[in-house]
Amino acid sequence: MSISRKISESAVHRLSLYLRILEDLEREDQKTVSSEEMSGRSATTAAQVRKDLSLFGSFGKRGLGYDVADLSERLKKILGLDRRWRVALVGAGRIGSALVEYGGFAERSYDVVAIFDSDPSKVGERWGGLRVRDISQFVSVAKDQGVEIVILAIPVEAVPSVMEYVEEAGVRGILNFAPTKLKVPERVAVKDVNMVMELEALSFALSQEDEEA
Amino acid sequence: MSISRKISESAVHRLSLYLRILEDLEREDQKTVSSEEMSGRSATTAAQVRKDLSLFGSFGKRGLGYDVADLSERLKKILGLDRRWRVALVGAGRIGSALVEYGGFAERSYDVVAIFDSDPSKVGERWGGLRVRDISQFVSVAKDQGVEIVILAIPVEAVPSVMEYVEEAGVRGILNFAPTKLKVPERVAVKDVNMVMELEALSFALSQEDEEA
DNA sequence: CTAATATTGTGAAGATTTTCACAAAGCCGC
DNA sequence: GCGGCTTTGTGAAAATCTTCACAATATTAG
Repeated sequence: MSISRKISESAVHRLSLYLRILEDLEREDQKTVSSEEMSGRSATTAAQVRKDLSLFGSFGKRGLGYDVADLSERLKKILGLDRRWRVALVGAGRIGSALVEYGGFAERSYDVVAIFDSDPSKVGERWGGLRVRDISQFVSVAKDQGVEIVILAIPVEAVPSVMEYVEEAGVRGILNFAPTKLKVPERVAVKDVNMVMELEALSFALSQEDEEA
Repeated sequence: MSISRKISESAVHRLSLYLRILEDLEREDQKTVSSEEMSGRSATTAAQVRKDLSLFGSFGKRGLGYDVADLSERLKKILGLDRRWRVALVGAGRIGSALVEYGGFAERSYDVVAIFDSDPSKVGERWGGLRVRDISQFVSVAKDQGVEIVILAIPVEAVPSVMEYVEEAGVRGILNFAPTKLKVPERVAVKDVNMVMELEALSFALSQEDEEA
Protein backbone atom coordinates (compact mmCIF):
# COMPACT_ATOMS: atom_id res chain seq x y z
CA MET A 1 0.00 0.00 0.00
CA SER A 2 2.51 2.59 0.99
CA ILE A 3 5.88 3.08 -0.58
CA SER A 4 9.08 3.50 1.32
CA ARG A 5 9.37 7.16 0.55
CA LYS A 6 10.75 9.88 2.73
CA ILE A 7 7.88 11.93 4.08
CA SER A 8 8.80 15.25 5.57
CA GLU A 9 8.19 16.16 9.17
CA SER A 10 5.80 18.90 8.19
CA ALA A 11 3.84 16.64 5.89
CA VAL A 12 3.30 14.23 8.78
CA HIS A 13 2.14 17.07 10.98
CA ARG A 14 -0.31 18.09 8.35
CA LEU A 15 -1.64 14.55 8.11
CA SER A 16 -2.36 14.66 11.84
CA LEU A 17 -4.12 17.92 11.33
CA TYR A 18 -6.19 16.58 8.46
CA LEU A 19 -7.23 13.67 10.61
CA ARG A 20 -8.44 16.01 13.31
CA ILE A 21 -10.40 17.99 10.72
CA LEU A 22 -11.95 14.83 9.35
CA GLU A 23 -13.01 13.79 12.82
CA ASP A 24 -14.69 17.15 13.27
CA LEU A 25 -16.46 16.67 9.97
CA GLU A 26 -17.62 13.22 11.00
CA ARG A 27 -19.13 14.70 14.12
CA GLU A 28 -20.84 17.28 11.95
CA ASP A 29 -22.16 14.43 9.81
CA GLN A 30 -20.61 15.74 6.65
CA LYS A 31 -20.11 12.91 4.19
CA THR A 32 -17.63 14.29 1.71
CA VAL A 33 -15.09 17.06 1.71
CA SER A 34 -13.02 18.84 -0.93
CA SER A 35 -9.35 19.67 -0.66
CA GLU A 36 -10.54 23.26 -0.78
CA GLU A 37 -12.58 22.91 2.37
CA MET A 38 -9.84 20.99 4.15
CA SER A 39 -7.40 23.75 3.39
CA GLY A 40 -9.84 26.31 4.73
CA ARG A 41 -9.93 24.54 8.07
CA SER A 42 -6.20 24.08 8.27
CA ALA A 43 -3.56 26.59 7.44
CA THR A 44 -2.60 25.27 4.02
CA THR A 45 -3.63 25.39 0.41
CA ALA A 46 -5.87 22.98 -1.43
CA ALA A 47 -2.96 21.94 -3.62
CA GLN A 48 -0.92 21.11 -0.56
CA VAL A 49 -3.69 18.94 0.81
CA ARG A 50 -3.97 17.03 -2.44
CA LYS A 51 -0.23 16.63 -2.75
CA ASP A 52 0.12 15.38 0.81
CA LEU A 53 -2.59 12.79 0.31
CA SER A 54 -1.28 11.75 -3.07
CA LEU A 55 1.96 10.69 -1.39
CA PHE A 56 0.07 7.69 -0.10
CA GLY A 57 -2.40 6.96 -2.81
CA SER A 58 -5.37 8.26 -4.65
CA PHE A 59 -8.14 8.60 -2.16
CA GLY A 60 -10.55 11.08 -3.70
CA LYS A 61 -13.09 11.15 -6.50
CA ARG A 62 -12.66 13.77 -9.17
CA GLY A 63 -15.51 16.19 -9.21
CA LEU A 64 -16.67 15.01 -5.81
CA GLY A 65 -13.93 15.24 -3.24
CA TYR A 66 -12.99 12.82 -0.49
CA ASP A 67 -15.26 10.53 1.46
CA VAL A 68 -14.87 11.75 5.02
CA ALA A 69 -15.13 8.37 6.74
CA ASP A 70 -12.95 6.62 4.21
CA LEU A 71 -10.21 9.22 4.24
CA SER A 72 -10.27 9.29 8.01
CA GLU A 73 -9.74 5.52 8.09
CA ARG A 74 -6.91 5.73 5.63
CA LEU A 75 -5.16 8.50 7.51
CA LYS A 76 -5.43 6.53 10.72
CA LYS A 77 -3.83 3.60 9.00
CA ILE A 78 -1.08 5.77 7.57
CA LEU A 79 -0.35 7.31 10.97
CA GLY A 80 -0.23 3.90 12.56
CA LEU A 81 -3.44 4.45 14.50
CA ASP A 82 -5.09 1.26 13.28
CA ARG A 83 -3.55 -0.59 16.18
CA ARG A 84 -2.92 0.07 19.88
CA TRP A 85 0.46 1.25 21.13
CA ARG A 86 1.74 0.32 24.56
CA VAL A 87 3.15 3.34 26.30
CA ALA A 88 5.04 3.83 29.54
CA LEU A 89 5.17 7.14 31.36
CA VAL A 90 8.50 7.85 32.99
CA GLY A 91 8.30 10.70 35.48
CA ALA A 92 5.28 10.99 37.75
CA GLY A 93 5.49 14.75 38.09
CA ARG A 94 3.20 17.54 36.98
CA ILE A 95 3.62 17.01 33.30
CA GLY A 96 3.10 13.30 33.66
CA SER A 97 -0.04 13.86 35.66
CA ALA A 98 -1.35 16.34 33.13
CA LEU A 99 -0.86 13.76 30.41
CA VAL A 100 -2.43 10.84 32.24
CA GLU A 101 -5.36 12.94 33.44
CA TYR A 102 -5.89 14.35 30.02
CA GLY A 103 -6.95 10.95 28.86
CA GLY A 104 -7.13 11.87 25.21
CA PHE A 105 -4.51 9.20 24.62
CA ALA A 106 -6.73 6.25 25.24
CA GLU A 107 -9.34 7.64 22.88
CA ARG A 108 -6.65 7.65 20.32
CA SER A 109 -4.46 4.60 20.05
CA TYR A 110 -2.22 4.82 23.05
CA ASP A 111 -2.54 2.73 26.18
CA VAL A 112 -0.50 3.84 29.15
CA VAL A 113 0.43 0.52 30.71
CA ALA A 114 3.01 1.54 33.31
CA ILE A 115 4.23 4.58 35.21
CA PHE A 116 7.69 4.99 36.71
CA ASP A 117 9.47 7.43 38.94
CA SER A 118 12.64 7.41 40.98
CA ASP A 119 11.26 9.40 43.90
CA PRO A 120 10.50 6.91 46.71
CA SER A 121 7.71 9.14 47.97
CA LYS A 122 5.91 8.78 44.67
CA VAL A 123 6.53 5.10 44.12
CA GLY A 124 3.49 3.16 45.18
CA GLU A 125 0.98 5.96 44.57
CA ARG A 126 -1.97 4.96 42.45
CA TRP A 127 -2.49 6.96 39.30
CA GLY A 128 -5.72 6.20 37.54
CA GLY A 129 -5.58 2.48 38.03
CA LEU A 130 -1.81 2.14 37.78
CA ARG A 131 0.69 1.95 40.57
CA VAL A 132 3.76 4.13 40.20
CA ARG A 133 6.77 1.82 40.08
CA ASP A 134 10.37 2.39 40.86
CA ILE A 135 12.43 3.17 37.80
CA SER A 136 14.78 0.32 38.63
CA GLN A 137 12.04 -2.05 37.54
CA PHE A 138 11.77 -0.43 34.16
CA VAL A 139 13.53 -3.01 32.04
CA SER A 140 11.71 -6.04 33.34
CA VAL A 141 8.29 -4.41 33.44
CA ALA A 142 8.66 -2.76 30.05
CA LYS A 143 9.72 -6.00 28.41
CA ASP A 144 6.97 -7.87 30.18
CA GLN A 145 4.33 -5.35 29.13
CA GLY A 146 5.64 -5.00 25.60
CA VAL A 147 6.20 -1.26 25.93
CA GLU A 148 7.13 0.31 22.61
CA ILE A 149 6.83 4.01 23.37
CA VAL A 150 8.06 5.96 26.36
CA ILE A 151 6.86 9.38 27.42
CA LEU A 152 9.84 10.92 29.10
CA ALA A 153 8.75 13.62 31.52
CA ILE A 154 11.73 13.91 33.83
CA PRO A 155 14.28 16.63 34.65
CA VAL A 156 17.37 16.93 32.48
CA GLU A 157 19.67 15.63 35.24
CA ALA A 158 17.80 12.36 35.37
CA VAL A 159 17.98 11.73 31.64
CA PRO A 160 21.26 9.83 31.29
CA SER A 161 20.54 7.19 33.89
CA VAL A 162 16.97 6.69 32.75
CA MET A 163 18.03 6.40 29.14
CA GLU A 164 20.17 3.40 29.98
CA TYR A 165 17.10 1.51 31.09
CA VAL A 166 15.05 2.71 28.17
CA GLU A 167 17.66 1.56 25.73
CA GLU A 168 18.13 -1.79 27.35
CA ALA A 169 14.40 -2.46 27.29
CA GLY A 170 14.32 -2.10 23.53
CA VAL A 171 11.88 0.80 23.42
CA ARG A 172 11.29 2.00 19.86
CA GLY A 173 10.02 5.53 20.30
CA ILE A 174 10.34 8.34 22.81
CA LEU A 175 8.22 11.41 23.33
CA ASN A 176 10.68 13.64 25.09
CA PHE A 177 9.66 16.50 27.34
CA ALA A 178 13.12 17.04 28.80
CA PRO A 179 14.78 20.07 27.22
CA THR A 180 17.82 18.20 26.01
CA LYS A 181 18.84 16.29 22.94
CA LEU A 182 18.63 12.59 23.65
CA LYS A 183 21.42 10.32 22.55
CA VAL A 184 19.77 7.21 21.20
CA PRO A 185 20.67 4.36 18.88
CA GLU A 186 19.57 4.90 15.33
CA ARG A 187 16.64 2.53 15.54
CA VAL A 188 14.94 4.63 18.24
CA ALA A 189 12.67 7.45 17.07
CA VAL A 190 12.49 10.59 19.18
CA LYS A 191 10.03 13.47 19.11
CA ASP A 192 10.64 16.47 21.29
CA VAL A 193 7.99 18.59 22.93
CA ASN A 194 9.54 21.72 24.20
CA MET A 195 7.49 24.58 25.50
CA VAL A 196 10.41 26.87 26.15
CA MET A 197 11.49 26.63 22.55
CA GLU A 198 8.02 27.52 21.37
CA LEU A 199 7.92 30.47 23.74
CA GLU A 200 11.24 31.61 22.37
CA ALA A 201 9.93 31.35 18.85
CA LEU A 202 7.08 33.54 20.02
CA SER A 203 9.23 36.24 21.54
CA PHE A 204 11.43 36.11 18.46
CA ALA A 205 8.40 36.77 16.27
CA LEU A 206 7.22 39.61 18.49
CA SER A 207 10.67 41.20 18.62
CA GLN A 208 10.93 41.09 14.87
CA GLU A 209 7.62 42.93 14.57
CA ASP A 210 8.90 45.58 16.94
CA GLU A 211 11.98 46.14 14.86
CA GLU A 212 10.00 46.45 11.67
CA ALA A 213 7.72 49.03 13.22
CA MET B 1 21.61 45.18 13.48
CA SER B 2 19.13 42.73 12.12
CA ILE B 3 17.53 42.92 8.75
CA SER B 4 13.88 42.40 8.11
CA ARG B 5 14.42 39.04 6.50
CA LYS B 6 12.18 36.06 6.64
CA ILE B 7 13.69 33.51 8.97
CA SER B 8 12.29 30.03 8.73
CA GLU B 9 10.53 28.32 11.59
CA SER B 10 13.19 25.64 11.74
CA ALA B 11 15.99 28.16 11.78
CA VAL B 12 14.41 29.82 14.81
CA HIS B 13 14.11 26.47 16.55
CA ARG B 14 17.73 25.82 15.90
CA LEU B 15 18.66 29.19 17.38
CA SER B 16 16.87 28.20 20.58
CA LEU B 17 18.75 24.98 20.56
CA TYR B 18 22.08 26.72 20.03
CA LEU B 19 21.32 28.99 22.96
CA ARG B 20 20.70 25.99 25.19
CA ILE B 21 23.99 24.47 24.07
CA LEU B 22 25.83 27.70 24.76
CA GLU B 23 24.37 27.85 28.24
CA ASP B 24 25.62 24.32 28.86
CA LEU B 25 29.05 25.35 27.63
CA GLU B 26 29.03 28.38 29.92
CA ARG B 27 28.31 26.11 32.85
CA GLU B 28 31.21 23.93 31.74
CA ASP B 29 33.37 27.04 31.63
CA GLN B 30 34.26 26.60 28.01
CA LYS B 31 35.24 29.94 26.53
CA THR B 32 35.00 29.38 22.79
CA VAL B 33 33.24 26.91 20.56
CA SER B 34 33.44 25.96 16.90
CA SER B 35 30.51 25.43 14.59
CA GLU B 36 31.75 21.87 14.43
CA GLU B 37 31.30 21.33 18.14
CA MET B 38 27.92 23.06 18.15
CA SER B 39 26.72 20.77 15.43
CA GLY B 40 27.93 17.75 17.38
CA ARG B 41 25.77 18.75 20.32
CA SER B 42 22.73 19.50 18.22
CA ALA B 43 21.41 17.48 15.35
CA THR B 44 22.73 19.59 12.52
CA THR B 45 25.82 20.18 10.46
CA ALA B 46 28.55 22.71 11.06
CA ALA B 47 27.63 24.48 7.83
CA GLN B 48 24.06 24.80 9.01
CA VAL B 49 25.16 26.35 12.26
CA ARG B 50 27.31 28.90 10.47
CA LYS B 51 24.59 29.68 7.94
CA ASP B 52 21.99 30.16 10.66
CA LEU B 53 24.20 32.54 12.59
CA SER B 54 25.27 34.41 9.50
CA LEU B 55 21.63 35.37 8.93
CA PHE B 56 22.05 37.82 11.78
CA GLY B 57 25.62 38.91 11.50
CA SER B 58 29.17 37.77 11.70
CA PHE B 59 29.76 36.63 15.24
CA GLY B 60 32.77 34.34 15.04
CA LYS B 61 36.49 34.63 14.56
CA ARG B 62 38.04 32.69 11.72
CA GLY B 63 40.41 30.07 12.96
CA LEU B 64 39.08 30.40 16.48
CA GLY B 65 35.37 29.88 16.58
CA TYR B 66 32.72 31.71 18.56
CA ASP B 67 33.08 33.30 21.98
CA VAL B 68 30.59 31.39 24.09
CA ALA B 69 29.47 34.27 26.30
CA ASP B 70 29.28 36.71 23.45
CA LEU B 71 27.32 34.43 21.15
CA SER B 72 24.99 33.54 23.96
CA GLU B 73 24.27 37.23 24.55
CA ARG B 74 23.67 37.83 20.90
CA LEU B 75 21.32 34.89 20.54
CA LYS B 76 19.35 36.06 23.55
CA LYS B 77 18.99 39.42 21.92
CA ILE B 78 17.93 37.88 18.63
CA LEU B 79 15.33 35.70 20.33
CA GLY B 80 13.96 38.68 22.23
CA LEU B 81 15.25 37.42 25.56
CA ASP B 82 17.07 40.63 26.43
CA ARG B 83 13.90 41.93 28.05
CA ARG B 84 11.12 40.52 30.23
CA TRP B 85 7.82 39.39 28.75
CA ARG B 86 4.59 39.62 30.71
CA VAL B 87 2.63 36.42 30.42
CA ALA B 88 -0.83 35.38 31.52
CA LEU B 89 -1.83 31.78 32.03
CA VAL B 90 -5.36 31.00 30.99
CA GLY B 91 -6.56 27.67 32.32
CA ALA B 92 -5.62 26.60 35.83
CA GLY B 93 -5.73 22.89 35.11
CA ARG B 94 -3.05 20.24 35.07
CA ILE B 95 -1.10 21.63 32.18
CA GLY B 96 -1.20 25.10 33.62
CA SER B 97 0.00 23.83 36.96
CA ALA B 98 2.81 21.87 35.34
CA LEU B 99 3.93 25.04 33.61
CA VAL B 100 3.78 27.30 36.62
CA GLU B 101 5.46 24.76 38.88
CA TYR B 102 8.13 24.11 36.35
CA GLY B 103 9.42 27.57 36.93
CA GLY B 104 11.92 27.50 34.13
CA PHE B 105 10.06 30.43 32.65
CA ALA B 106 11.14 32.98 35.19
CA GLU B 107 14.76 31.94 34.77
CA ARG B 108 14.31 32.73 31.16
CA SER B 109 12.54 35.94 30.29
CA TYR B 110 8.94 35.25 31.05
CA ASP B 111 7.05 36.55 34.05
CA VAL B 112 3.69 34.99 34.72
CA VAL B 113 1.74 37.94 36.05
CA ALA B 114 -1.81 36.59 36.12
CA ILE B 115 -3.72 33.32 36.07
CA PHE B 116 -7.30 32.89 34.92
CA ASP B 117 -9.90 30.18 34.90
CA SER B 118 -13.64 30.01 34.44
CA ASP B 119 -14.25 27.30 37.02
CA PRO B 120 -15.61 29.02 40.15
CA SER B 121 -14.10 26.33 42.34
CA LYS B 122 -10.65 27.28 41.11
CA VAL B 123 -11.08 31.02 41.13
CA GLY B 124 -9.56 32.42 44.30
CA GLU B 125 -7.01 29.63 44.75
CA ARG B 126 -3.46 30.82 45.27
CA TRP B 127 -0.92 29.53 42.81
CA GLY B 128 2.62 30.39 43.69
CA GLY B 129 1.93 33.90 44.82
CA LEU B 130 -0.85 34.60 42.34
CA ARG B 131 -4.56 34.37 42.89
CA VAL B 132 -6.53 32.60 40.17
CA ARG B 133 -8.96 35.13 38.73
CA ASP B 134 -12.20 34.72 36.90
CA ILE B 135 -11.79 34.81 33.17
CA SER B 136 -14.37 37.59 32.95
CA GLN B 137 -11.74 39.90 34.40
CA PHE B 138 -9.27 39.06 31.70
CA VAL B 139 -9.49 42.19 29.60
CA SER B 140 -9.13 44.69 32.38
CA VAL B 141 -6.42 42.79 34.25
CA ALA B 142 -4.45 41.98 31.10
CA LYS B 143 -4.49 45.58 29.99
CA ASP B 144 -3.63 46.76 33.44
CA GLN B 145 -0.74 44.34 33.76
CA GLY B 146 0.51 44.88 30.24
CA VAL B 147 0.15 41.24 29.26
CA GLU B 148 1.67 40.54 25.86
CA ILE B 149 1.70 36.76 25.77
CA VAL B 150 -0.99 34.30 26.76
CA ILE B 151 -0.47 30.64 27.52
CA LEU B 152 -3.71 29.01 26.55
CA ALA B 153 -4.18 25.76 28.42
CA ILE B 154 -7.92 25.20 28.19
CA PRO B 155 -10.18 22.61 26.57
CA VAL B 156 -11.18 23.06 22.95
CA GLU B 157 -14.79 23.88 23.86
CA ALA B 158 -13.69 26.88 25.88
CA VAL B 159 -11.52 28.34 23.13
CA PRO B 160 -14.00 30.55 21.25
CA SER B 161 -15.28 32.48 24.24
CA VAL B 162 -11.84 32.92 25.75
CA MET B 163 -10.41 34.09 22.46
CA GLU B 164 -12.83 37.00 22.43
CA TYR B 165 -11.29 38.33 25.61
CA VAL B 166 -7.78 37.64 24.45
CA GLU B 167 -8.35 39.53 21.26
CA GLU B 168 -10.00 42.45 22.94
CA ALA B 169 -7.12 42.80 25.39
CA GLY B 170 -4.68 43.29 22.56
CA VAL B 171 -2.49 40.31 23.35
CA ARG B 172 0.31 39.88 20.81
CA GLY B 173 1.29 36.25 21.11
CA ILE B 174 -0.33 32.98 22.16
CA LEU B 175 1.22 29.70 23.16
CA ASN B 176 -1.61 27.35 22.41
CA PHE B 177 -2.02 23.96 24.08
CA ALA B 178 -5.56 23.41 22.86
CA PRO B 179 -5.61 20.97 19.95
CA THR B 180 -7.36 23.31 17.58
CA LYS B 181 -6.38 25.93 15.07
CA LEU B 182 -6.93 29.36 16.57
CA LYS B 183 -8.56 32.05 14.50
CA VAL B 184 -6.68 35.23 15.25
CA PRO B 185 -6.13 38.61 13.63
CA GLU B 186 -2.99 38.77 11.56
CA ARG B 187 -1.04 40.79 14.10
CA VAL B 188 -1.27 38.00 16.70
CA ALA B 189 1.44 35.32 16.62
CA VAL B 190 0.49 31.79 17.59
CA LYS B 191 2.64 28.79 18.42
CA ASP B 192 1.04 25.44 18.96
CA VAL B 193 2.20 22.79 21.37
CA ASN B 194 0.47 19.59 20.62
CA MET B 195 1.46 16.35 22.23
CA VAL B 196 -1.00 14.21 20.37
CA MET B 197 0.41 15.34 17.06
CA GLU B 198 3.92 14.46 18.18
CA LEU B 199 2.76 11.06 19.35
CA GLU B 200 1.16 10.50 15.98
CA ALA B 201 4.36 11.47 14.26
CA LEU B 202 6.02 8.87 16.44
CA SER B 203 3.63 6.07 15.60
CA PHE B 204 3.89 7.06 11.95
CA ALA B 205 7.65 6.69 12.10
CA LEU B 206 7.42 3.34 13.85
CA SER B 207 4.82 2.04 11.41
CA GLN B 208 6.98 3.02 8.48
CA GLU B 209 9.88 1.05 9.95
CA ASP B 210 7.64 -1.96 10.30
CA GLU B 211 6.64 -1.79 6.67
CA GLU B 212 10.20 -1.50 5.52
CA ALA B 213 11.22 -4.53 7.53
C1' DC C 1 -26.43 11.52 -24.40
C1' DT C 2 -24.49 16.11 -24.04
C1' DA C 3 -23.13 20.19 -21.85
C1' DA C 4 -21.94 22.47 -17.80
C1' DT C 5 -19.68 22.24 -13.48
C1' DA C 6 -16.76 20.51 -9.89
C1' DT C 7 -12.70 18.69 -8.16
C1' DT C 8 -8.88 15.38 -8.14
C1' DG C 9 -4.07 13.91 -9.21
C1' DT C 10 0.18 15.29 -10.86
C1' DG C 11 4.02 16.90 -13.88
C1' DA C 12 6.49 21.09 -14.11
C1' DA C 13 7.83 25.55 -12.32
C1' DG C 14 9.06 28.23 -8.55
C1' DA C 15 10.62 29.00 -3.89
C1' DT C 16 13.04 27.77 0.03
C1' DT C 17 16.36 25.30 2.68
C1' DT C 18 20.45 22.68 3.15
C1' DT C 19 24.88 21.27 1.84
C1' DC C 20 29.24 21.99 -0.44
C1' DA C 21 33.52 23.88 -1.04
C1' DC C 22 36.77 27.29 -0.72
C1' DA C 23 38.77 31.98 -0.18
C1' DA C 24 39.58 34.97 3.72
C1' DA C 25 41.24 35.49 8.43
C1' DG C 26 43.18 34.65 12.63
C1' DC C 27 46.38 32.00 15.78
C1' DC C 28 50.70 29.49 17.01
C1' DG C 29 55.35 28.03 17.01
C1' DC C 30 59.63 28.80 15.51
C1' DG D 1 57.16 37.48 10.19
C1' DC D 2 56.43 33.09 7.76
C1' DG D 3 54.37 28.63 7.14
C1' DG D 4 51.12 25.56 8.79
C1' DC D 5 46.83 24.80 10.91
C1' DT D 6 42.16 26.00 12.04
C1' DT D 7 37.73 27.71 11.32
C1' DT D 8 34.60 31.25 9.71
C1' DG D 9 31.45 33.37 6.24
C1' DT D 10 29.33 32.80 2.01
C1' DG D 11 28.39 32.30 -2.97
C1' DA D 12 26.93 28.47 -5.73
C1' DA D 13 25.03 23.85 -6.27
C1' DA D 14 21.99 20.41 -4.74
C1' DA D 15 18.06 18.88 -2.48
C1' DT D 16 13.62 19.51 -0.80
C1' DC D 17 9.16 21.53 -0.43
C1' DT D 18 5.29 24.27 -2.17
C1' DT D 19 2.51 26.21 -5.61
C1' DC D 20 0.70 26.33 -10.20
C1' DA D 21 -2.00 24.92 -13.82
C1' DC D 22 -4.41 21.76 -16.37
C1' DA D 23 -5.80 17.20 -18.28
C1' DA D 24 -8.56 13.53 -16.52
C1' DT D 25 -12.67 12.17 -14.55
C1' DA D 26 -16.90 12.24 -12.07
C1' DT D 27 -21.61 14.26 -11.29
C1' DT D 28 -25.83 16.51 -12.42
C1' DA D 29 -29.42 18.57 -15.16
C1' DG D 30 -31.98 18.52 -19.04
